[in-house]
Amino acid sequence: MNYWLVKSEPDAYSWDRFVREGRAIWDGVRNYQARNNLNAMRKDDQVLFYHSVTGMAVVGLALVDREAYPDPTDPPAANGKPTPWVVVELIPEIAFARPVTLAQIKAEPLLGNISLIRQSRLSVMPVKPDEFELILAMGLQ
DNA sequence: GCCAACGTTGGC
DNA sequence: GCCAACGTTGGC
Repeated sequence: MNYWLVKSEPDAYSWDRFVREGRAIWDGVRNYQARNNLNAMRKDDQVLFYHSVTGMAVVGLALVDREAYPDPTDPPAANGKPTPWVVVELIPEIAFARPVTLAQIKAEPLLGNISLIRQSRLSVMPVKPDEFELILAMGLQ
């Protein structure tokens, strides 16, 4: 079991819409490190859903329902080379009773090394098991 | 609105 | 291969 965090600006794609639609095709990732993380996701891995920019909080928990496959929003160019970009499919699992804010995360010494802080621009990142358990406990309390 | 971080592009 | 210029992300 692996743990991850994905970011979305709520103005572009919100947790509420994710819940309403019941599934998300996580497309549009165009960063190689984030792409590598998508490729490493396995079915039923747990994924923290973070609202960036106007939310700045982890708002819920999702599950990987389908592992990586080629991103249909980036079709092969005329040269016939397949796209290097991939998507995964996520389904919502639990909405946090109390969204865990970036400020809370920064204030928690046990989360001092979390990628969310150390690599602030990465949009798909691994989360350590202890970091995951702590954020989940904070969100569900 | 500004800026730090950082990835990409293109000239050399 | 180096690096300046530039674009994007995302927090403040």
